[in-house]
Amino acid sequence: MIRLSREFYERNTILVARDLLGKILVHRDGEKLYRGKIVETEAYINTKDEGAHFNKGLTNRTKVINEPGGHIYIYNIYGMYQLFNIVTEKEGVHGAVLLRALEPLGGIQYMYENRYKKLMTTTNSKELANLTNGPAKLVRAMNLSIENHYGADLVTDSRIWVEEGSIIPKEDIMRSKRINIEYAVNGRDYLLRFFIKDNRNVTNLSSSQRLRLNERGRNGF
DNA sequence: TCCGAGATTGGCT
DNA sequence: GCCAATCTCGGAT
Repeated sequence: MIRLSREFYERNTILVARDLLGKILVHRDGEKLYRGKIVETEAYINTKDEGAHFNKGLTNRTKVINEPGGHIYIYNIYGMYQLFNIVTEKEGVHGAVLLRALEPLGGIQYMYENRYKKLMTTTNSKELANLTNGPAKLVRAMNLSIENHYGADLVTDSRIWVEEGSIIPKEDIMRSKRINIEYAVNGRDYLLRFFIKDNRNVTNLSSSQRLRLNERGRNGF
């Protein structure tokens, strides 16, 4: 296994978001080892991107964005969920990549228990298909949290890192607008969501969300 | 099976 | 008051 280096994360945020596709997020949680292939990401880029939390400068909550690429930015949303981001760019340059979906590779039994609070049965295909196909779902499945992982460094931390994975052919890398940021007038049409074509673990979008992706110009489909 | 509406929930965009 | 989300349930297909 090859852990991704500082140099990987310290690049342009959009390139990091694209290149994270196919890489493996690993969380060693005591005896439990979780592994998931990254299949969907979104880039959040700079002061002109109103979709980015840090577009008006940093707060106590977002201060880790100032750190060198490779640190973990994880935050609350809707009161009840947490979303996992990786800081990008060199120290002092603000950028982050949101992980939106994973393909479960290891520790699947534990992922199931974390998601559904019961022992895994292999008979419920719907539950198995929904383990990590959403940004808050993957945080729950891999037992990640603000409390334990905010500010951790994927380059040096003994519990969590990202490994080299499969190379995704260029023609299988899809690009679209980001999801659910209609409020961001300046930024909502940026094509900063990346995902692996035909991967079953990519987020299920509602028809209204799909419609939104098709508004105001091309969308990568 | 699929789709849409409604409820959920609390920190700080 | 708003939100980078999810689950459930009822009605349509």
